[in-house]
Amino acid sequence: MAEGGPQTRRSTPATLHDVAREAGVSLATASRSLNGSVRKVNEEYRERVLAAAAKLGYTPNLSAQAVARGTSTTVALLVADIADPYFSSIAAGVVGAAGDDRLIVTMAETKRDAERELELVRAMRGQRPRVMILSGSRTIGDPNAVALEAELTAYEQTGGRAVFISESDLPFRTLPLANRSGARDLAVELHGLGYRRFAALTGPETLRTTHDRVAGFAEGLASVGIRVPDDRLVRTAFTRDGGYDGMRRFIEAGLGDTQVVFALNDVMAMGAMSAMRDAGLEPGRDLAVAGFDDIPTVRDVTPRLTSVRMPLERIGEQALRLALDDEADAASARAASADVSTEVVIRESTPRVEA
Amino acid sequence: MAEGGPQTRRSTPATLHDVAREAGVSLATASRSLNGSVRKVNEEYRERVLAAAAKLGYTPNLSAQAVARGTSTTVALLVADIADPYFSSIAAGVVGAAGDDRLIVTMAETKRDAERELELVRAMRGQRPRVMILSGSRTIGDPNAVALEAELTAYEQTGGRAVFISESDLPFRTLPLANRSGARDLAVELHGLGYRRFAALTGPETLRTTHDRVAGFAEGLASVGIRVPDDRLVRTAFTRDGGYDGMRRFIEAGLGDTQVVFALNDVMAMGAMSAMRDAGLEPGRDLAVAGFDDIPTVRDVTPRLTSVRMPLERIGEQALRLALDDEADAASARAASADVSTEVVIRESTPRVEA
DNA sequence: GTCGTGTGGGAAAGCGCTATCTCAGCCGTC
DNA sequence: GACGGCTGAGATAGCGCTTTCCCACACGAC
Repeated sequence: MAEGGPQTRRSTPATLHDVAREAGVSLATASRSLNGSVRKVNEEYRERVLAAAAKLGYTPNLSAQAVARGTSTTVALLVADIADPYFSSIAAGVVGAAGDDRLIVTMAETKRDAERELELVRAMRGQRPRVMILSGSRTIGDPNAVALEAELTAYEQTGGRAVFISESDLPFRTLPLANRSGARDLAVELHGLGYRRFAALTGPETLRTTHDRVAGFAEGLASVGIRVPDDRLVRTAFTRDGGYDGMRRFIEAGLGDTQVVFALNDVMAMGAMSAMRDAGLEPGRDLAVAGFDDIPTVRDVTPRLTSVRMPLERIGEQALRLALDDEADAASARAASADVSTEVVIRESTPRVEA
Repeated sequence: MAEGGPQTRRSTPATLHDVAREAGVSLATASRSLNGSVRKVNEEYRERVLAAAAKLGYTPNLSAQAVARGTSTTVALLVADIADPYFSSIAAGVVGAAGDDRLIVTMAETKRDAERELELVRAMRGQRPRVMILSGSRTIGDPNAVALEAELTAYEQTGGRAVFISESDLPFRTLPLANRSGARDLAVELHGLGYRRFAALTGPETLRTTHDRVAGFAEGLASVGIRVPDDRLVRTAFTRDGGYDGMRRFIEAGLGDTQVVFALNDVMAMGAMSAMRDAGLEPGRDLAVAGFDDIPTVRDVTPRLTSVRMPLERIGEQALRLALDDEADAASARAASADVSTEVVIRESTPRVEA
């Protein structure tokens, strides 16, 4: 095991004080030279300071800066599940956009647990982040909502900015996602392909995203005079394994004359397709499948999965923009939202139905 | 657009000072009550402080604590690509383990650019993180390696701890991944299934991971007296699109009598399978395919992909443990490494070859 | 020559904490 | 009953920075 090379003495990082001494200037001048304050500083001094900083390998202590300035450069990001491609794509967008603004992002994982989410929000508040972005797992009728709102309100009153990705009832900025209209569009397109008998693999009914996608899908079908029978709405977990399990149960209970099943997100759809195969059914041929989100891998499964594209990285970026925008109004929210609109992508998993 | 509810006046977060005043005790007592120092504090006082803190919604300012204590509770994590399932799984592991220790993790993305990585390391040093974990894109003969080593050495000399995931030449703690032996095992197993003529889709030759996996694969084949002809080593990018493109080129150039292609990681394998299909070839039947990493989605593609399982979340956890361990020695590194050993998982994409 | 008026460096007062130090108050001891 | 030793609360000196505030100096105007 390498142990950090030759046993050079352990020291403390160079401080601004060291730099100032090295450059033969005052602390104030050093500070001004290195961070570009309003005040001008003599070019010669400035160069001396920069040289000294380079020589000493000085890096400003961000914590100290945050304390002195009273504002941090941190963005706190809360997601349900980091390893889920949906969230990791959003995270990539947030991190990318944050980098452009020289902001640092800290991440935590709620594991889809409202209790835990609340604790994490509280803990993250300690970082005094400039922005907090909450993504995933808004639920309807969440008993923790009151506490969460209180926590976030307190946070905003002390200068922070909370932003939700996707709908929330809470009075904070929200980047609305086109869950409802995307699902509606999907329903209409599927109908256009000749499908008439639908089923859906849905998440917990309290999950906001579930609700919106199911409602949108139902709306779309209603617009063409179709209704999904209740017994073809399979409730399961909002994950790959949930999709697998839901489909397995659905097959066991009897598919009836179902032509296509709408899995509420792509990872569920992928699990569902595996369940079909394990039951001897060929997705796309024996039963069509559609997903939602259009995560990258759906191009590489067989049959390629029909889905509703959400520009996930874009969503992450826009969420941060929305948070940072000092005076975001309805118009800018609408603009941001337009920038993250959805698009139905028909692929082989939902072939045109022969008449 | 919701604007933070009723226009309550914006204030600053409650400070320890406020709590102390509210509780009628000194700053010192408040601090001691809230963070459990060595010193005991009268139970009655302690309760008063806790009550005051709760009443005021106090959260300790982590930056201030870091400054005062001289040590932060931050873990800095550097990955090549957050949205890549390989890295997002590792990240999930790190974040999970960090949470157990009440550490905060900050993330940044190198985008596989050594220059950028160096800059990021420098920038992250400003956070004075307790630990820095670097994952992905170690390259051989990297001209930035010297600068990176200098930067990290300086970092460690000032009390930090740098850890690399996967091999590195640099003199820092490293969680070795079984890239070489995993690939070797895979080669042997494939041979056992009857395969004799191999090709590989590899990454940039300077990429350490590429090197190790290719070398291991070659070793495994050599052990059964087989050699991969140079013209069947297709060099491409280490991404899904790289896999697609490499396979497309390979097919165009003529597969020859190749029986199986080893894609150096799963996302490449998935891209490669799509390229095969687009060229009218059926993976597993016309040409077998194997990947590496065993990311979750390979269970859901068709045919299911043969791969080498790396416990990615585990790897993230172990990397953090290794960093935090005050006196990690060769033995503990070996233990950590053993905990993240690989396993070949044969699936349908590499059916037994009929004699 | 005197007085504004800039200009820009340096001293120093914080920022919100922690940890050292000081010092009452209390117990036990001979 | 005076004193040492302990306990634990409070005052305070930092931590590494930023940002006032002060002031010396130079310049132009009258």
